Amino acid sequence: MNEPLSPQYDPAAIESDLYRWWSELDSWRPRPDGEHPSYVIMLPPPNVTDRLHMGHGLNQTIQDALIRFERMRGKATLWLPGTDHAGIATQNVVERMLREEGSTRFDLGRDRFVQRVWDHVRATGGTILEQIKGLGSSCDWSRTYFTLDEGLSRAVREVFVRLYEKDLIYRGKYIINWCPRCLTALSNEEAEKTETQGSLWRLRYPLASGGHIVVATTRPETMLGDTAVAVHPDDPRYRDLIGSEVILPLTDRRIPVIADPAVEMDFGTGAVKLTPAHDPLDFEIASRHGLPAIDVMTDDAHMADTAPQSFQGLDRFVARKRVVTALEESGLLDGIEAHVHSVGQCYRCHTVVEPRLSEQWFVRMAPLAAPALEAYRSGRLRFIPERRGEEYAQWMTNIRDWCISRQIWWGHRIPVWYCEAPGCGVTSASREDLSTCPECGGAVRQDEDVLDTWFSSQLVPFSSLGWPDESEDLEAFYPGDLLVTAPEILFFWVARMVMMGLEFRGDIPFHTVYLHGTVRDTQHRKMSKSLGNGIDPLVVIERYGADALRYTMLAGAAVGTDVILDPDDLEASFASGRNFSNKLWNAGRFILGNLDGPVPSVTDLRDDLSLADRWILARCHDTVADATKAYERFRLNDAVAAIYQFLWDDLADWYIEQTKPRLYGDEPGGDVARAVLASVFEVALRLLHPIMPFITETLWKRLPGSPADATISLASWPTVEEIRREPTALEDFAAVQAIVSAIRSIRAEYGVQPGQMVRVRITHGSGASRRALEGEGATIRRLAKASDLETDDDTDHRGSGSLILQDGTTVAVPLGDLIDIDRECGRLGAELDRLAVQVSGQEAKLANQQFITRAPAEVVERERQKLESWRGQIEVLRHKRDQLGCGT
RNA sequence: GGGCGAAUAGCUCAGCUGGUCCAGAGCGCCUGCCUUACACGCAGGAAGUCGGGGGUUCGAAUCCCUCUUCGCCCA
Repeated sequence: MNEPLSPQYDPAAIESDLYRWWSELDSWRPRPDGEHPSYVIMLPPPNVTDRLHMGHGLNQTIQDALIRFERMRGKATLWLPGTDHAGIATQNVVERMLREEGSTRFDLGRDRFVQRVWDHVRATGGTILEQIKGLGSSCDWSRTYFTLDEGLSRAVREVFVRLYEKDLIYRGKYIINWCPRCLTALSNEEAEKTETQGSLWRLRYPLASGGHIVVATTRPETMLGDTAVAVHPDDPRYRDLIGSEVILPLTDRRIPVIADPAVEMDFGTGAVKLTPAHDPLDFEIASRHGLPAIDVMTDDAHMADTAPQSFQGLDRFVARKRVVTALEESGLLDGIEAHVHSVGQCYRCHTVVEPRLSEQWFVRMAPLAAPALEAYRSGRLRFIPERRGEEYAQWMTNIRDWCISRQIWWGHRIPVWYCEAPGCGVTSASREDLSTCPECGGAVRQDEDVLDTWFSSQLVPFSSLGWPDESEDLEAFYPGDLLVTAPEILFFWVARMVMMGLEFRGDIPFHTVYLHGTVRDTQHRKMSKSLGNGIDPLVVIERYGADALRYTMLAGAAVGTDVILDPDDLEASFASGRNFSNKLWNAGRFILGNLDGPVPSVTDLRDDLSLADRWILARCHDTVADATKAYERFRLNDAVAAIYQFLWDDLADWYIEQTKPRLYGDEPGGDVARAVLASVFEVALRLLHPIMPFITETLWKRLPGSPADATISLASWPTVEEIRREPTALEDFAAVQAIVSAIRSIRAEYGVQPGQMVRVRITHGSGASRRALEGEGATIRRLAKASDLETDDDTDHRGSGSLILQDGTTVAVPLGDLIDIDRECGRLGAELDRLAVQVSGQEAKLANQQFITRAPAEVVERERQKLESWRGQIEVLRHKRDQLGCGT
């Protein structure tokens, strides 16, 4: 484990071995001991046949960072993984395979087809979970579930039967969303509405009594199934026509004109055709009026034999054209206008959904939604970002019943049996398979359909823990704590889990729902397979490392915002993560290389600490505080930024540079430097570990004193109490930095050769800058390449380049002939102008009585000090200009 | 049609409860450096009327109104 580190970090060389080692440690499996509080995250189960994409990358990284954080804080953490059988999607995959073999599921029959899907799932189903491991996810793999497992299937039956017995599940004939390609019903959530450019056709329907009435429709082909024309009862245009009859064109039917308040007077012509079998609103109106419904289409959306013969067998969109043409030829087309409306599409195959009258199973949602809404209103359930809570509440408030039956074969078959005995006809929902009717003992037939996949997914917070048995796991880990997922499945999954948790466990399954953004390309399009704008996380891991991918995800994902990545330029997105990894690696290489002997503890050296030591300790203290707070608030981008700044800007750029003379033996205090370096670096590794687990573990294990089998993932979370913080050290070392930067800036301005030493004079020094010179004069000289550093109160500025710091301290570098007096005068003049503007603005502000009286005293005082400081700077600048002999 | 969000440097984005993070970060760009941890680096720079307009306030990137553009959700 302690071979020399290569100068360049090579993630591929360590990641997979390290993951294997973690797995062997088996430290991600919580052992409930009743002592440590638990912290539970449910992994949104990916589709069993899915492949890893960037959306998973983002989702996984957030969860892993948070679960690792809580684990290090001593919680009994459970991150529970599993996969989802994904009914329609998985069935589609296998049906496509069959089609390539020239076969269909109907050729195979139900049993052989389901067997075929199982074969496919067994062969390829573990892939996504293996890919997730490449990201470093610290799930408890020993508890991995699949929604079709025996136990989870038992939970599905239990829930179905109990809801059925409470009359919360019912069967009925209603308009549902039908996918004519998948040949199944869909829930409202699965029918995605998209704004579509269509047309509004105005059709002339002849009245039996003569004349005609004009109706407007976006779907002319459905007119073949019209059973009425409806108008608003208060509409003066049509009041006289109510009760009269229309002769439906292209058919031989006569249909009534009825009045119903649901008709919108302002839309179209104010008269609508009613097609109860193909439109939800029409169905509602028709039900109120006892009108018949005529389904004019087949399962695959061709015109059925209920349509006039000349249209039978036509695809619905072909039929649309034919109907329009036929009406036009008969002079019954009144007009066409462009019309944008929203059209439902199947979320799996994007086929236009057909609203269709059909007998399906539904869950009665209102009684379940009431407590779920209350959980949010009372504050027990919270959303991040907060505004998502209102979406949840709105959906819960306007909730509609949920169509749960699917006309496919892959999934949980509906546990309902129908008695076929004449005269009995009993319907039984049962936990056990039935072979005879419990009422009459007659033959029974099981319902052919399966349940919506989300019916089982909504149960995983407890079904994955052994429910309906009262298992130990259930006792220890329900309710859980956090759910991290994409906003798209807020209604599909999150809301339903809350309802089920309350109904079957009496408590919400988690108290916090973190809805992160979506991964998009630079045109803000969602990354997707069909658009071909995706980024393969495995390629990113291979090229840049899992830590770099995680860094990019977290640095870019402020709470609730989307992550934009460029699929054509991986370098632009992931280089900074790789660079940071490499920087950390080399800082570690440097520090570890200097820790060969025994390293004393910082607390034993309290009295020997230099200003720089006390400064980096104080910075470390603040970073622990800031990063911890950021993790707690789910502001992972802030945590990333705080740790990045500490490691790169403070530790690598300043502190490590400062310690070199001590470490190389040129100056005394090597042991102190080693102790401080080891201490703050170790703390920083722990802070960073949830974000970049691989590299932090690798470096941490090499620190002196790490036991061979110890893992940073179980190390305790750093606390501020461990680290000394001296506020004056922060201020004083900031002065060191300001002086060094000023000298470097002057050197660059005048093109001083990098190796050339310069003399430096500091005048008008503030308290902090005096202490900086006293405590770290040598550091300043070395980092700024200054041969000597003088302090006096009246330097002759002729022949010097100089800068004035915020606190009025003047840094002058005598450069003799290199100095261009005109140029220097110009610079001073520009600076004076800038200050003059600031001062006059500030004077106005402080002269304003309103400001003095209304603003808080400390704000006023702060502004006064600002003014003083600027006036002081002006004084110094004028003095300099006089010395240089600049013109006014 | 209803609701919500976003617009800040060339690009991707931070900026939380108005006043010390008040204009920031990373990437890109310019100049100079292979200074033995790191060129995936070091040092120094340039770069933004905080989408337009109005208002509230002593004070607005931050709060309100409005317009423009883009995105999302529900009907």
